[in-house]
Formats: sequence, structure tokens, C-alpha cells
Amino acid sequence: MPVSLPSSSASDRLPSALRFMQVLWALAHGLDRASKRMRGEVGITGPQRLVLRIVGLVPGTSAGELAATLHVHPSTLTGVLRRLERQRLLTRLADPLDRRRAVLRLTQRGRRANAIQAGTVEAAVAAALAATPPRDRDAARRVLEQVTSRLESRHQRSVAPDRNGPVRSAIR
Amino acid sequence: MPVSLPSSSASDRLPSALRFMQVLWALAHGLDRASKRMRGEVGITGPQRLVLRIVGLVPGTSAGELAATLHVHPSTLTGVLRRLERQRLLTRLADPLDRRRAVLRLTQRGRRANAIQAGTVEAAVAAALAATPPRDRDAARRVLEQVTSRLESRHQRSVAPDRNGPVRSAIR
DNA sequence: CCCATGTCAGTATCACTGAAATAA
DNA sequence: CTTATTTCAGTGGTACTGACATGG
Repeated sequence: MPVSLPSSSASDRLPSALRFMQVLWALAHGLDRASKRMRGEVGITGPQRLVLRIVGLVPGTSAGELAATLHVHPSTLTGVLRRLERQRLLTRLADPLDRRRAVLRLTQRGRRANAIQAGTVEAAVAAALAATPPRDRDAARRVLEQVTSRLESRHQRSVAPDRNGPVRSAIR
Repeated sequence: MPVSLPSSSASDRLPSALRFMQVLWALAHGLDRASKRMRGEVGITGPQRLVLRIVGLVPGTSAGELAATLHVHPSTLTGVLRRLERQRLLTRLADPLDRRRAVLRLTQRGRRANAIQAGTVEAAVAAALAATPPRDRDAARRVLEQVTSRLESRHQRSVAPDRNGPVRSAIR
């Protein structure tokens, strides 16, 4: 969800964290919209393309390995893989050595889809990076990793109680 | 969807755009997970909190203005507002001067929820920013804005044909 | 029997399109 | 009548939890 607060003077008085959050949400929402747009134009979403890209780089990966790579719950991947398989972009085969595992490979169509560049998030990122000095790019990467890791560590810390359903007491 | 490719040597050979995308997806996924976690702990999601924050800053905004501020389709907001109203965190009232408009205000509970800092995305961002030099922060902001605007402009450019349904020809 | 791998069922949120209701 | 504002109905995607089937 991108944000542009009403008056710039109001925005200037915001805490810098909130101002930075505007940019973060704008980016997250931009990725989401780009994903939806890609689905209309190319037929695959952003996450789906990411899976294609990785399976293309590491053919024969298992579903579990892929889930670990993406830091996603295995059951999340099931749906993504099903949609890719339905489009005949990749195949799931039982590993002959360990028939529990699903071995993933791109089909011919999958490889062609993988080669597409126009209109992808990657293309937009490449264009943006080309227009910014390398130093800024590195700084940006560092900051983003900082934010991401803080989000993660918060998650770690709060594993303990975790009933299901909202904890109403948090908001009196 | 955060990404950590199997071997770092493989990752080093990737185009820089793809390497940067790993960071972007990791961030987007981090925001998503934080949102889910917040729902469990505090009872509201990231986007919901953003709405609370803005309505808190600009009480009496209409739904349409808020949608424009967030760059979101009005119908998207309807659902978010419904959930917030159901939790009695904000109120929708018909504007007496123009009864089509829905005027938004925080309830007492909404204001209390808005005041919460612990465990929010904003807190994680604040912590990350505190740990990075201002120059890096500014650089990061610039790069993110670049990427976001490229994603947007791509969207503009591709408005023309836009049949519905995937364009199958894109993948032979 | 126990553990690992993966899918399935169910749930929630966000975001869109397109149509409808209501009011200016 | 026309336009603006918002909601509603329907669809699709991601992501989770927890249960389950299957295989090592």
C-alpha cells in the first residue's frame, strides 16, 4: 500500500520511520500491482516467476528445498506449484530414490517463459539500478537487509504464547 | 517472498538486478509476515494499521480521499474499513453536507490501538534506521522510489491493449 | 514405531473488475 | 439526466495452521 500523505508539510513533521514506511509500503504495493499486471500480460505472477527462475537455475530441486530457499511454508508452495503445473510450465516428478520428494523441472514452455524479460519486475529493477550510482545501490541493499532482519527477529522473539485469534487485551 | 539462493557462488554470478530482487522480495515477504504476526498479537494487520495511522492524522477524511492517498481502488478500502469497523476501531458516518461520502474517525479504542508501538512494522523500521547512517537511509529512499516509479511507469505504458485473461501468445 | 516430505482442507487478508445503489 | 461516491458480488493470488497420507 503506497502512501502519499495529504500535505507535504504534514509529511515533513512525521517521524522519519513513518516517512520511510511510506516508501516501503509504496514499494510493496508496487510489487503487488506489477505481479497482477504480469498475470494479465504474461500469464504468471511475480512469485510464480521467481519460482520459475530458481528452478531454472537449479533444475531438479525438491519442493522442500525450494520452500526453504524462499523461506515459505511448504504448503504455500503447493498452491504455487499447482498453478505452474496446470499451465504446463513445470513438472513435479517423484524422486525415484526417495519417492516422498517431488523433483521440479521446467518444461519447454517454462524455459521460454523464463526467458521473457519485458514487463517483468526484474526489468524494472534493472532499469532503476542502471539509473542509480553503485554506492546508492549498495547502501539501499544494506538498509533493506537491516529492516528485513529486524522484522524477522521480532518474529523470533514473539514465538512464545501464540494462541490463535487476536489477543484482545492488546487493545483495551 | 524472500530468497536465499543455494550457493553463494551461484548467487554471485547472478545479474545484479536479480540479486537486488532477492532483497526486495525478502522485504515484501517480511512485511507480509509481520502483518500476519501483528494480526495475531495486536489484532490488526499492517494495512489496517496504516489506515488507522492516517485517519488518526487526518480525522474526518472520506473513504475516497483515503483510497487516493493510498493509491488503492476504493473497493479495496471497503473491506479494510469493514474489518476495522467490526473491531470498533473506527466509525463510518455519512457526511451531513454530502451524504454520499463516508466520513472516517477513530474511536477511543482506535486511538489506543494507534498509540501502540511495540511489535509494529514502524518500530522495526525505526530500529533499522537508527542503526544506519543518514546518508545510507537517503540513498535507500532514492533507490526505492526509483524502482517504485519504474514499476508504475511500466504499468502506464501497458494500458493500451489489455484484453482480459492472460495473453497466451506471450509464452509459446 | 517414528520421522520426513509433501499435499489437502480450511481460513484470512488484500486487491482487482464490473455492476449497482444512493445522492448531488 | 448525468455524474460522483461508495459499497457489493465475484474472482484470484499468497500465506498460514493443522491434519493427513505416504514413504524411508
